Amino acid sequence: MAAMASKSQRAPRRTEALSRDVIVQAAVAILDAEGEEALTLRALTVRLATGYGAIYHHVADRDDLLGAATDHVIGRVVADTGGVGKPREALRSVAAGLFDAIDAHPWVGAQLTREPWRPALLDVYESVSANLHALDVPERAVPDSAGALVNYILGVAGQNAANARALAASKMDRETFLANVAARWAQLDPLRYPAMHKAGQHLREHDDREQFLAGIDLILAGIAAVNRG
Amino acid sequence: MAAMASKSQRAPRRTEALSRDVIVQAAVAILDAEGEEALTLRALTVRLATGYGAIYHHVADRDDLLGAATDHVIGRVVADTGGVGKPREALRSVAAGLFDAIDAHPWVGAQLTREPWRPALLDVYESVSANLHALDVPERAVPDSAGALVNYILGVAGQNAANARALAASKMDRETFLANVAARWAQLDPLRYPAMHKAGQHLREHDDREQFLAGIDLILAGIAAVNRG
DNA sequence: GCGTGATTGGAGCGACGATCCAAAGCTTTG
DNA sequence: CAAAGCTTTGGATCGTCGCTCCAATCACGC
Repeated sequence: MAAMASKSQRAPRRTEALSRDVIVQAAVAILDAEGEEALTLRALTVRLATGYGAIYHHVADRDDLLGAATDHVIGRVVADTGGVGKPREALRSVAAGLFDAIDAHPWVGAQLTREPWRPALLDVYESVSANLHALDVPERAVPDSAGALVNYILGVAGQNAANARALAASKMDRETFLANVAARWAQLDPLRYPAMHKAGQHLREHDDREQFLAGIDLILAGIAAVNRG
Repeated sequence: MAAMASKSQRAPRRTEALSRDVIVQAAVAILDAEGEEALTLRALTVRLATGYGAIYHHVADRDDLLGAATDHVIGRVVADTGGVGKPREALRSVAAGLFDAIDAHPWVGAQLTREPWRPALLDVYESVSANLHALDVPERAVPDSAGALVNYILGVAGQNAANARALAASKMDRETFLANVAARWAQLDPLRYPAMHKAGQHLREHDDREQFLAGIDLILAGIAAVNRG
């Protein structure tokens, strides 16, 4: 025991190499498991069994890491769904793919609305524009139309993220949480808030994904209508 | 000088009474002047010449304060613009009013996407629903249609907030900032990003407010088209 | 085997949101 | 007018956060 470690001994160096990718994946894991605010540098050092310095050597700062995690999740979606099938179907599948990705990783929704110039979203915008072009939308109408679609998608993304945060904060399961929201809406004054009051009664039959896609169809119909006459 | 204050003397009590409203107004002033991250408890105590305890006596926590500030700004908009004129004009003026408010107070956009169940937004949803009803949209189609409009508005709100943050962070004036963005887009590979490349060349002729209203019209046209058959 | 540069671990810093409590006013009693 | 009790206030203090900094460690070329 003569060679016993003194109390100020430093932890041994890690065996597997650290890399930006490993860090990003660990960040995604934490974000998926515990939400955005759980992604602290300290949590990362614990999970990766390393120190602050090692992480900051590969990553500029927390925002850089959040951005990289967002690109990591969104990146594949557009590539997988953007160019297949007829333009209209391609548009719907890009939108649906984004919805599903954001539904599975709600923090992505918040991050997309915070930094909408991420490369991932750039690809989305490009894919939407190309498919609108293929739909014979006049060239000068493409930017506004693509903007409307992307902004709508971003709005839904933000809503989803907010709902997921509220659900996590409430510590209820999804069912009782929705029941609570419905009850609160139903209690609103039916005279002052008729639409919300009614929505509270019909929340059971509500499917976020279907409503999202209905909105996409609505906007596509509007694009068609505006350019027809 | 015998009664000179000892060094541990407490500052005199403020003369004008503190209140939730005074605090909210101070918060709005800070947010407008320096952005969301500048609203710290410390900054508030300095501006109001008071301490932490006084503020926390009137306000639950920072989120409560941000929410109250948001309601304070958004509250009037719906009341001022919701019920006047024909339904279609009323819808456009609500949307435009929201856009202008968010444009003047970009942090509101971020806050709306973070907490979309704020009472202020509830009024928006209600006003939109009522005007859609007045436009003879079938009752069962109202929720999806209103959702599309509100989500679109929220998406634009988030974008505006993000742009304002980026503009403030860059410390350029609006003109050169836009020129920089345009230049970066124009440098994108025209083969891989044809739409963004082109957008970079035409950013000069771009008006956010007009594009926003064009999106509203697009969605309204879609609502009309879908319900026509 | 010996430097040299890339990589790593962790102590420490300043700022933050939030809590807590005693001081200071205000209002109600007798 | 005075004492008691409730409301409001100021600021010390706590724990946590993102981030900086530097010494320790390793991989590798010579």
